[in-house]
This record gives sequence, C-alpha cells and structure tokens, in this order.
Amino acid sequence: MSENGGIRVLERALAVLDHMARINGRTGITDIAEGTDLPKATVHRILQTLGRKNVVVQGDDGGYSIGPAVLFWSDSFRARSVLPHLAHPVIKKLWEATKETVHLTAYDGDTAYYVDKLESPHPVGMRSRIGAELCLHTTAAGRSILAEMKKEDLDSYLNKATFEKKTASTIATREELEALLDDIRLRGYGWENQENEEGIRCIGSAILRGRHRPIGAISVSIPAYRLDEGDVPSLGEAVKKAAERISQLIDGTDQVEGGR
Amino acid sequence: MSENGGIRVLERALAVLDHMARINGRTGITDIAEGTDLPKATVHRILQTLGRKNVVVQGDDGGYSIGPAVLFWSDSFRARSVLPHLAHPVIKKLWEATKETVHLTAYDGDTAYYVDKLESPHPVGMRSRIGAELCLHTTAAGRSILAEMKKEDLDSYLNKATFEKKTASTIATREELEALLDDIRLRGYGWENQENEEGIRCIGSAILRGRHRPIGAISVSIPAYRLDEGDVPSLGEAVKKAAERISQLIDGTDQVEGGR
DNA sequence: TTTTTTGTTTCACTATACGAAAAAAGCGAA
DNA sequence: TTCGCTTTTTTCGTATAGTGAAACAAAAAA
Repeated sequence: MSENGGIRVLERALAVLDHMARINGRTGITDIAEGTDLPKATVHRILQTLGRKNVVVQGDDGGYSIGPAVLFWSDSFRARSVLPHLAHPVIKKLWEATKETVHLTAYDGDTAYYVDKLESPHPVGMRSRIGAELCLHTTAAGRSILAEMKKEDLDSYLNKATFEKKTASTIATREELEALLDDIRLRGYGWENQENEEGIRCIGSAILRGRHRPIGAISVSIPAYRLDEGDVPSLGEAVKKAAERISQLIDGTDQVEGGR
Repeated sequence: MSENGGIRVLERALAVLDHMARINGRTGITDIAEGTDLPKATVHRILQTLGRKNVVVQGDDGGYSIGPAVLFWSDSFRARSVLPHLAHPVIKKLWEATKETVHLTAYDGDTAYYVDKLESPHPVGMRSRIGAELCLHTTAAGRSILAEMKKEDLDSYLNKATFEKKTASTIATREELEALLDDIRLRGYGWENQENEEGIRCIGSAILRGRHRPIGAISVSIPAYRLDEGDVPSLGEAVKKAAERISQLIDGTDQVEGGR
C-alpha cells in the first residue's frame, strides 16, 4: 500500500494512462516517464502489461497510445448513464439554434465531467475533452451546479477549493464567487468570462433532479469576438430553458443516479 | 512479475474492470471475487484504489460500477480513430436502407472490436457492446476480414485459432472455414448463420486500406425470422458497396492506422 | 560513421501487495 | 426489534512481487 492507502503500482499505471490520454496521441517511454515522474524501466513494465490487454497499443513507429480495451469499459459506463441519452435531442436543438459548441456536463455529487458535446462549425471554438473533469468554481457549468447545491454541500466544496489565477479574468476569492452564485441563482444561468481560456466565454445552466439536486449542466461556449454583450440574456435564457427541459425529462424517468 | 511476464496486480485490476464491464451494472465484492477468482480482500483493495481515481464508483447501495474516468481514456482512443468518423455517414445510410442493426468493426492487425453501431428499431435485435472483441472466424465481419488478409497472416491466425461449437450451426473445422473464405472472396461479403447466437444472422464485408490490407468491416445483423433467404444476395451487395465506399474514403485520407 | 537518445533487459533488494482471519456492517426473516 | 446469515472492511505478519540503477541494445540524429 502506498502512503495514501492505495495500491502503489496501480496508481502509477493510472497516472501513465492519464498522461497518455492527456497527450492524446503517440508518445514514447521517455516522455511518459517525465510526465509521470516515474523511472523509465517502471513505465516500460507498466506499458508491457497494459499492452497485453490492448489497454495501450504500440504503433509501427514504436510509439505508444491508448488502445481499444478502454472502449469496452466506457461502453459500460455509458450504458449506465441515462443523462446523455435523454439530453442529446435537447443539446442538438440548442446547437442548431446557437451554432456554437454545446456541452453536457454530468455531476455525481463529487466530480463534474463532460459527457457529451456538439462542436461549433466555426473553425475557432473551445477545446474540450469528453471525460475531462472540470473545475466547478471556474466554469459556467460548474458554477451553475454550485449555485443549485445544498448550502452544506456548497460550504464543504468552498472549504476545499483553492482559488488561483488562471487567466487575467479569473475570479480569485471565495467572497467574489459567493456573490456570483447569488446572481446565478437569480438568473438561472451562470457564465464564465474568459476565466479559463482567453477569448472564450461560456454560459451554463444546471440540470436538476429535484430541488438542490444538481446532476449536471448544459453550457454553450463562444469565442468572445463572436458574442455581443447584448446577446447574453437571450442566450442565457435559451440555455436555461434547455436545462429545464432536460430536468423535466429526468423527472420523467426518476432513475438517474447522481447527487448525494 | 507474474508468470506471464506482466505486473500481477495490474493484470488483476484489469481483470476486475473487465468483469465489471461485462456485468454492465452494479455489483458487489463477492461477485467480482467469484468472477475473477481473486480473494475478496484483494478485490476490495483494488476497488479502493480504482475508486480514488473515479475509475470505479460506489453507489448509495454500496454496489460498485465503472466510473467516469474511463471516458477520458476512451475519448483519447476515439480521437485517434479516423475510421468511425469517416464511416458513420455510410453506416447511417445502410441503416436507413435496411432498418436493421449495423455494426462497424475495426481491425488493427491483431484484434477486431466493435467501434460503432446503429441499432435496429425493431424490438428484437442482436446484442453487442462497443469495445467488445469479436472472434474473427465465427462472425461475418471477422470472416470478411480473414478473407482479405495476406495468406501468411491468415495461416498464422488459423494456426492459433480454436474451433469449437457455440451453437448448433457453428463451423467447426479449419477446412470448412477455408472453403467458406474462398466463397467470401468471390462474393465480396461474408455471412454468419446463427453460429454465434441462435436466431441471428449477419452479413459483413471488409473495409480495406489497399489490397490484402483489411482495417475493419461493416456488418448487418438480422433476426433469422426477418431475413428471407432470397434477400441475402441483394443485402450482401448493399453491405459490400458500403464497405467499398468506406474503403474509398479511407484511401482519400491515407492516414488510418491498422494492419501490419 | 560516430554520437546521442531512447527503449529494453538484468538482477539484487526490500517494501509493497498479499490473503487468512477477525471485526464490523448490512440485510432479511421472524 | 432481534437474530442469524452474508457481505464488506480491517488487521497484520510475511514473502514475493515490484523495483530502479545500470548495463545493454536499438534507433535517431549529427
């Protein structure tokens, strides 16, 4: 057992996989070793083991990348995720209406991550990854989730959160955030003003499974140059309405898991 | 190192994940321990470690299931897979034309696995899982891939293959299979006649990246009661044409990886 | 061709992963 | 609510499995 109480070599293997997924392409043992701070021989051994089960594959050029075995696992995860299925038609409509990148975020009471997206046909848009975790207090989707949480859950989150500058616009204190969350509660949608990525603004609204039970969010991301300040309220309303629609669909099933 | 030369605990963790993905739902430590033949304490320890990274999650009822972290890995794998993107419009057309379940199979020179599917709107259809491996010599898609391989690759595969009855209709000898592959080469598509699943027939045709370079296959699965024997040739032609179309798209990119 | 870099193998060492057994928790029936 | 059974979690002594420095091999760059 490692210091944190987990199986050390397993944690190391997971770190290797995460690094490779982040790279999102072919890479070599030396790069992985540097990215994970592990000895090359250890990385090599982990890759050999993962390679036997197609969790990683080695290309003709010797480079390693994530392999097909993970598809089977993710298919299992997806099969249990009702939210993306229910939400997809709504997301599609919002995408058609906005012609911007639309994301669906799931929140399980602990972690929020992107589970679906429809990308803007514009050449310039927000980069994101399905499965990537998002920071609750710096993203529009995350903020809308925070705004809908129970007070004790929000306090618990805020007590753990670290506030640091990511761009010139990042909100940096707990007080600023709490004021913002009050505002979000009034409007029904949250926003993000170039705080995670220069040039990108987002508007997001939480999907609920009952009062104070956020299970995700829907958001629209737009390059700042394409968003007129005067358009924010109507866009916010559209996002809010989409989230409400999905929340209604969720109510109809009463089977989605999430929240605490 | 284990007997096979891999990291034992890592292999055990992968076995746990595969078992859970196969179960495709919530399950407990005792079930996983039985399904993987590992001691319960070992399973518990593996799950604790995987749980810390959201690779598995524990529900309110204490049951364990695959968690969201695998989405990030599979997003990386998918981003590198050009075939599903290129093939999707073609698959959709075939699906619209047949109204039956259409699968896209990828083949990397070693393993074939489902990477996309569009399911039949009929209530009765073939069950399959994205990411699941398929047996090359017992499936229509697999056979069409075998038929297009280089002779030495086919021999290598056949030397390793085990022939065993899965249903009453399973082809059980190497000779039978080789004769069948000759026929498939003439027609351009392979078929499967209730050999994997009673009541399910499939027709499949290989997608090529050049002569003797199969990189996947497209297939249509139909409950036997819905397939008239006289319809097989026209359906086979449609599947073959779809595969040819995808092969052309692949030629246009010259970037897809696969084959040896 | 030579040098540098990356990937692979070896092997002595020790701490990490182990699993039987005990303890705790959960569940269902009476 | 109590009790018996089942499942999950924890404990802890131990040995073997995972380790990484170093050597070697292969590949890439100069």
